[in-house]
Amino acid sequence: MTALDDDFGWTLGVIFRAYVKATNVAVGDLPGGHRGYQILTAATRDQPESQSALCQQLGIDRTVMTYLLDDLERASLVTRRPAPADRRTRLVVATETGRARLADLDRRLAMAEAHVLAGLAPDEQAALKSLLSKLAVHANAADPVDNACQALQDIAAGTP
Amino acid sequence: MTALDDDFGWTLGVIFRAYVKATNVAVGDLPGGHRGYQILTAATRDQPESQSALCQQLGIDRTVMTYLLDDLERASLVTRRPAPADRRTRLVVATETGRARLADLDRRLAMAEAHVLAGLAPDEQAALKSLLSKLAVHANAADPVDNACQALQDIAAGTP
DNA sequence: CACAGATGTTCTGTTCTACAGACGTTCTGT
DNA sequence: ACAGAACGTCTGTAGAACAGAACATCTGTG
Repeated sequence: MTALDDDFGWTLGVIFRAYVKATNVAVGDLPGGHRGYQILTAATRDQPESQSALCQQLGIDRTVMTYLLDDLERASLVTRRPAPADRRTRLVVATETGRARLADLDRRLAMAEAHVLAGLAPDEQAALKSLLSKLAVHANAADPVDNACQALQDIAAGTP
Repeated sequence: MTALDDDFGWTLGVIFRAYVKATNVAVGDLPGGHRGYQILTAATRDQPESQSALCQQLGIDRTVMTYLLDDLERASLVTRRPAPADRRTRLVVATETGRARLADLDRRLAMAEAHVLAGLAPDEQAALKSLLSKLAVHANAADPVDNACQALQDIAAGTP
């Protein structure tokens, strides 16, 4: 249809915006919007060992994480506890209220996700999610390396 | 690995951030970063009939588009011309400089894209791009409807 | 143990972007 | 001719990213 239909960045942006919009509707008044949901998920099921680990996992700046957690804590959904092993770090754990809220949010988010993916057949949806997951795990693992990586300089130069 | 590895929103966010980061490195000092590239692409190959059409296509707010185009125009990459048929609207056309710059940017962006997709095999990359394109075209077409759509209310209610 | 350096979190300030609203210009339908 | 709508711009507000400083705490070395 347009010149951008096959552009990887354009397609990614369109889908990401659609997802964020649908998700922010789905979570309602949850502090932090769609990121609040991800924080709650990680706090409930991943037992993050520190706030900074959470930041790296979710791609959120540490100064932003501070006030996102402030809001979630004010809503009694998570608590910050000093880690026994290292009192500099804070363990982020979901409260009972938070876990109950997450169960409800999971249902809503599944609907939002289905809405975004509605343009694909079920087997295509599964294939897309599988490919995205594989790529994301790889990209997330590679990310810390990227900053010092020669590849980015090649990209910047445009002439490898 | 983590509870979010299979979360559609998390994978999408990780990949989108990786793409934006790689792309913003690749375009260098281009005004508007990765969005400047998309505007330049659309202006060169799509002949957008108005700024607002461009906004809808790229998912950019109209007030943001104003100063993005200001910057691109200041860099002599595009020009705004009043449309002959409707003098309210502005035709956004790429200059000769802009088209030349775009040819160079295409090479750099291809490298950035390859870098982001490096975690997948070639046939998987093709499959992913195909699925994303199909879904994005659908989502983009459905987007204007969404605002008034019953689906979003169902999502918000959480109980269809 | 003492101490220098590193790390985790928070706070401050700046910048960029999104978004809502008002305005002037131009078009459309009656 | 006129009311209403659409397009682009400008203004102001809020959210978020980002860099840097400050504080508490840990680690390694002597």
